[in-house]
Order: sequence, then structure tokens, then C-alpha cells
Amino acid sequence: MHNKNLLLLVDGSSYLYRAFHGLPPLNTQAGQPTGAIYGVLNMLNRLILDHPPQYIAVVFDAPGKTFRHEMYAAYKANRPPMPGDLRSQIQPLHAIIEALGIPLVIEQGVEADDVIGTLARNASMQGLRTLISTGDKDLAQLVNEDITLINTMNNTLLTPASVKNKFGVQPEQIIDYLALIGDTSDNIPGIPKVGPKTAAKWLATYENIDTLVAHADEITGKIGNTLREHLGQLPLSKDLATIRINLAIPHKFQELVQKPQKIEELMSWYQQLEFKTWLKNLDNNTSIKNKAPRPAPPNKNYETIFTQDQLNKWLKQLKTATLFSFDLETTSLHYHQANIVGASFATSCGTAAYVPLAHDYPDAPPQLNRDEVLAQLKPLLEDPRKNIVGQNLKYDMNVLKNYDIILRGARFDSMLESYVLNSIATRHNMDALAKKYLDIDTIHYEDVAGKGAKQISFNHVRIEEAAPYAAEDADITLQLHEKLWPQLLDTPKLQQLFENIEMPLVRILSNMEYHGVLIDTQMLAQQNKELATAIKNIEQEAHEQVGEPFNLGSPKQIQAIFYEKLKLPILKKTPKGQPSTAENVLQELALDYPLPKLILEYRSLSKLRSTYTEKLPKMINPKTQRIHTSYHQAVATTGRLSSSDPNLQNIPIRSKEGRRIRQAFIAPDHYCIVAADYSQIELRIMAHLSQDPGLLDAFRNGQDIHKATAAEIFNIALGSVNSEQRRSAKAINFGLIYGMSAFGLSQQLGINRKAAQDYMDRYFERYPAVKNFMEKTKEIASEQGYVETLFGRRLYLPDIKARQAQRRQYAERAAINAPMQGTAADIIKLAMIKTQQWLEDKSPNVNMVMQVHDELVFEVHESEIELAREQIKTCMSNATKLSVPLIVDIGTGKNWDEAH
DNA sequence: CGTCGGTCGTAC
DNA sequence: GACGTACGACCGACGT
Repeated sequence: MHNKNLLLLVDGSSYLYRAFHGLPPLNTQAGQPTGAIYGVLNMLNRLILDHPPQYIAVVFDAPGKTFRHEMYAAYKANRPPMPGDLRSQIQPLHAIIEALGIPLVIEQGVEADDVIGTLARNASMQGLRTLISTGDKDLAQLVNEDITLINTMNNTLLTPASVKNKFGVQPEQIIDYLALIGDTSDNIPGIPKVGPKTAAKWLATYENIDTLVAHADEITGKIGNTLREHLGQLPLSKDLATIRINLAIPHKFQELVQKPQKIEELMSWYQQLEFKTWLKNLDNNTSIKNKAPRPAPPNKNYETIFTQDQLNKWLKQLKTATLFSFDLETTSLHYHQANIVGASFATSCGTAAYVPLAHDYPDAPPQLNRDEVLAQLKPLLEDPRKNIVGQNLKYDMNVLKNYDIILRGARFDSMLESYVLNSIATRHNMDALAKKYLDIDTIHYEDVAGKGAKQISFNHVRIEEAAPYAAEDADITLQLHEKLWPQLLDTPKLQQLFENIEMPLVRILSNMEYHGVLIDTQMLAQQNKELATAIKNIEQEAHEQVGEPFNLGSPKQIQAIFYEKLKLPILKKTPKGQPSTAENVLQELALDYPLPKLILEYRSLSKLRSTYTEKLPKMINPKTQRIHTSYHQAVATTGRLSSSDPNLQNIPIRSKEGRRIRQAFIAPDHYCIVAADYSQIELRIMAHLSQDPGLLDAFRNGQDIHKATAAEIFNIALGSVNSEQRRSAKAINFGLIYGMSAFGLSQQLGINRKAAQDYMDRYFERYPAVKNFMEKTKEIASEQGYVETLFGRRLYLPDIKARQAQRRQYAERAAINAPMQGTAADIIKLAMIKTQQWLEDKSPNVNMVMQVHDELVFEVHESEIELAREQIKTCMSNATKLSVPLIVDIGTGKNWDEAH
């Protein structure tokens, strides 16, 4: 499995230092520090997994002086002595690496860099590639076509191209570059006042130090004088910076192969250092042969029903059963075009039946008549006293509506049981749940129907293949319920959440999806045409400006044109180190150059076209003339819904052009759109959860919250808040909900970080309980591993104790956000249930058609508008009682835009 | 030709 | 690096 001809060299010293300083300290009970050991070994494991090499070595600096100290007495003289907590980790680390069978190289009198340089060079001469894992930029001088650096901390590679990109000089120029800059930590002198920018500039002009020295008098200004004054120390700087590639060292790379692990030694070390997970893994691997056999799965008793007699027997069972699981097989995942192909049931674990109804292939056997069977099932499925279990019952509910059957007995959904128990631990499809909770590998849909282009519709699947798959679905669903339901019962809050919110919602979402929302196709077509023309014009102008055609939709091509051809300044990079072409970057560039503005316009228009005016008409169901989205109840980790096919929860509203899309969301004749949204619901929840007096007051007095915040942080009267101050306060308010940092706020507001920090300090000074709430939330998250919404919904945060700061901070922000976002989700779900209750009690001519997180959209007959507005408002405002009022803004119009 | 990761942009 | 939760379009690399 290794990469042939690859030598992997690991700069152990570099990683040891970085792990020690970069990761939280970790100690054994006895007080032995282990954090750096853990960090380095983790990195090493990952590196070997990602890049399995043919040859490998981990190289460390030897203690004591090196030849550089002899060249230059002051070399590294300013280095503080190694901390004791680091020193004590070196020896165990070396021992473990050896026990892992990985060659360890330590050479007296030279540095790890020189050993690495020499080994890499030797390998290169034998035609091998070398990957050097290091965090030290000095090693960039070794990069060439055969030698690549990898920084395992952030997983970036340094190739000749990316060296040029990162440092602005070629790899061969790195030595001169380092010599010019110097290095304070190593005490390498360099030229004072010369940093990366100047060094790169000079080397771009003069190529190397020799030519630069020859032309030193050409450098003007103060920096020129400084250069001329310090020319004398350049040769030494250069010599010190040069990594040796021709040492005589005893190690031949051919010997650097990984040997078998010494299990006992490793066990002893892991035990001593309390690396429990690794210890367990060792145990598992060694004892794999002695493992007890898995308990036999329950006997499978699956029946395929071809005759009425067989069916009768099952119907009798289902009639007397208080609880059974149920599943449909259909021709399509899209409920509106789905025909039923078969149905399956299970009444007890291991016992299930499949009734094929519409399998259709050349020699398909005769099957029971679909309509007749459904007619017999109808009373069972519509009986509200039945307890029916399913996996994603909303789908079956929708399909059954095509056959005029209302699934009223839907009582348990294993997908939602899993979601309520732990939204984040797994995806909630049946295959994943069966694996996680039952340790069963199920038959996958692809196994029987194929995948990709070769996939066939389920009615063409042979019954002898379909039956075990379909019966298993019903069986597994029941088994999942029997496993998960007791767990819900153990946590009453979660049980209530499940029974009072999630299950009642299934039916409501099904109704909304099935009813759909009406679209003005003509209007979209017209907008699409206009957008196409505008986009073409922009494209043409951009091509003219650049002088060559290019794809305006390709960030990569834009990068090339911006930063290579036109040499625009790189303001920001993407997480992968590429120069960013994101919106805020382009906006900044647009101030100085014409092209970025065109790209911005192009992006926004083509987004509108491809995602909305082009796509939405295609999603209209010809039978209903409406769009039928899918709401997903078990996707968002916080408890929110999500929507897809199409996503109706991200229809534009912020820009004028975007808002026109909403004008195409209309009501039928004699109906209006009524849109009702919660005002500032998440901030109100923050007020409630934190009980901050200032925040509570502002909401209770019905103040404009952003204005009130501005008055507080700028210490001025409410009346004298200007729009700029309000905007800043609004950014802070939103930022708080998301756990934003001062840096993020400064970006948002285009101010410096200090100013942003000042704003935040002022905020927390004025709203101290908010600060306290956030700290408490993080503490709770860390203690119990999860946070809760007001209604007890849990969000587990496995990374809250992560060793990697980035992951941990991410989890901390999620911990702050989840209670607010999640409580808001709980509240609107309650509101939907309350509103639907009213709809069903009074049967007004009103339909709930969309949910957008804090907004509900209805189609209301024109005769009932006043009544509906009043009722909807009441239902939503009274969904729950908080310490502050829940205000609902409501609007009416012929289309969604007007209703805002 | 399909899949997948990266990047970007829309919503709340 | 740096603001939480989603979905989805497009590009381009890669594998079949």
C-alpha cells in the first residue's frame, strides 16, 4: 500500500516544539507531561496514513553544540533554555518511535535540518521522491521537483510553485532570502530592517546576494545605507542559513524502512503515559483472534406474500397488534411521482412480510392487486389508535396521499428517535442507524437496484431480491424503535420533545410539502431573460478589459488573472492558501480597479439565474402547477429544519434584484400570501436565557434592540443614535449569537481589531449577564459534553475538549449558538403545531405553505385575511412564554415580497 | 461520464 | 485562523 520510491522524512524537533507550544498541556496522574508526545505521535500516525512511504525516518536534533556554533559563537545564544516540561518528554517520545518500528535518526554535531537535507539529496540522486514533514520554513530551500515539504499542522504542501507563491522567491533563492532577513531566534544577523517583502523585492531584481552586493549602490533611501553598512555580515548569514546536503552520515536511506511494532513496549509506554485509546486499540488488535463470537442475530423469518390467504393471516395479526412497523417500496424518491411497488410489515423483531404489488419484469410472477390490497390496508393505516413505527414516515405519508390514504397512526419514527437522542452522532438514515445501534449491515438500496446510470426503478427489481431487502427494512425499523425508545424514556425531556414536538410535526410538514406553493412561471421566465442579457453584457466587457476570454464563474481563472496577470494585491487567502476571490475581497479591490466590480455583478446575477430563475420553473410539478419542497427534520444539528429540492429557505431578500424572485411566489385567485415572522427571536431567547436586566428591559419596553444596544455601547441617549452606530450594534448583536470574535467583528464592520474589541468590551460591560451566560454555557458544555435548548433538546459537542485549539474553539462557538438557534427552532415548531391545531379545529380557508426558520408563510382566502392574521399572530406569540414578549410581524400581499 | 472536494453565495 | 446552521451551483481534478 505504500508509495513506491517515496522517502518520508519527519522533522521531529520541529514538531516537538510546535506540539509543546501549540497544544494544551497534558499530564499523567503522576504529573509526567505528555501533551507534546501525544501531539507528535498523532501527527506521525496521520502522516503515515496519508502518505504511506517506502522509506521513512524521524530526525531529531542532537543535544549539544553543532558546527554552526563553531562558525559563529553567538549562534542561538539568545535561546532560552529548553523548558523542563519539554525536556522530560523527549526520551519517552524517542523510545515510542523506536517501538513503533520507525527509524530514528539523531546525529551529533549537526542539526536535524542538515541530516534531512543530506538524506533527501542522496535519495534524489537515486531517483526517489522525498516528502519532508516540517513546520520550519528554512527547509523550503530544499524544495525541488523531487523534494516536497508538508506542514502536517495545517496540511499544506510546499512545491516549487507554492514556495514562489508563499515567499515570492524561487526555492533556490531561499538561502539568500533567509540570509537577508536574518533570524532573531537563531541569532542570525541578516540586514537590519529587511523583512520578507524587501528581501523578495531585491531578489526579484538581482536574483541573488552576489549580484545584489555588486549593485548595492543602486539601492536608494535609508534602507540602501543600511544594506551597505551591513554587507560584511552577509557571507556569514548565508553560511549559517545554508542547510548541508553533503554530510557524511552513516544512514543509508535504503535501511530506513519501518519494522514491526514492539507491542509489549508500546503497551508499557501507553500505560505509563495514560494514552488509553491507543492502549485499547493495541488490545483490540492483539486479541482479535480470541474475541468472543458475536451473538447470533435473531432468526430471520421473512415471508413474501403472493396470495390473499397469506395476506389475511397478516392482516389479522396487524389488527390485533398494538404496534407494528410499516414501510413502502416505490418507484421514486420523489413522492409526487412515486408509485407503490410493495409494502412491508413487522410485528415482532425478526418476523416481517413483504407484499409485492407492482413488480414488473418479463417473467414476474402474478401478484396481489395493488388497489385491492391498499383498500384492505386503509382502515388499519387510518386508524389513529394504531401505533405505527416507520423510518422517515413523512415520505410514506406523502406517497399514501397519492392513493387517498391518510396515515393517522404514525406514532414512532426511528429516524426522529435517533435525531432527538443525538442529532450529531450519526446520519439518521436506516443503514447508518442499523450499523450504529444494532451493529447490523443492512442490504442497501444500491445492492438491489444498482446505482448511478445503471440504477433501475424498484418495480423492475426481481421479487426474490426485493423481498429480503424490503422485509428487512420493516424488521430493522422495528428493532431500532425497540432499542431507541427505552433510551428516550430514560430522559423525560427528550421523550417529551419527541412526542410533543417532533412527531406531531411530521404530519404538518407532510401537509405543507404536499400542498406546495404556487409560482408565477411567466414572471420568472421574464426575469431569466433579463438576467441572461445583463450577464452577457458583463461577460463581454470583462473579456475586453482583460484582452482575452475567460470564465467569469471560475475562481481559479479569476485568481490567475487577478493575481498573476494583473498583479492585484492579495488581501486574503482561502483556507487552502489560495488567494481568495470572495465577495468582501472583491469589494475592497473594486474600490481601486474596475474588473472586480464586474465579477461581483456577474456573480450575483448568475447566482440569481442558475439557482432561482432557471431552476425554480423546472421544479414545478405539472400536475399541481406548484413547487413541492422537501423539509428535512433530522439534518440540522441544532433542531432547525432544512429544505431541499428546491431549497425554499434561501430565497433572496436582501438585495433589490433578488427580492424580485419573491414576487414570483404567489397565491391562487382569491387568495393572498400572509407571511408572519418572529422579530429578533434569537436575541429575545438570549435575553431569556441570560436574564440580563438591560436586555430584558429593552425588549419589555418594546425598544428597537439594535438602537438600544448602540445607546449602551456608545453611552449616548437612545434618541441620538445614528444609523452608523445602529449598524455597528446590529453587527455585534448578531455576532454574539454566533460566538464571534473581535477579529470577525472588525472584518464585518471594516474597522480595526482594537476598535472591535473595544465595542465588545463595552457590550459585555453593559450586559454582564450575557457574558456570564456565555461563560456558563461553555462550562456546562465542557462538563456534560452537551448543551440544551429551553425545551431540553440536546446538542452533543464531542470536540469541546479537543486538543486542537481550532476544533475546540469551533465547538465552543457551536455551544453558544446552539441553545439560541435550537430554542428558536423549538418555538417555531410549537407555533406550527398550535397553528395547525387551529386550522383543523376551525377549518378556515387557510394553508400553511412554507417555514423559513423564524417565518411561516400561508395562503389565505381573501375572505379570511383579518381572522387569519389575528389567529396566526396569537398562535405564534403564545407558542411559549418567555421573560420577554414574543413579537410577530405579519404582512399580507399578492406575493411573498409584498407580504413583507 | 460520474464523483467529489473546493469555493462561493443565498437564507435565517 | 478568526461567525452559528443549512443547500446548491459551478469548476476542475480524478477515476471509469
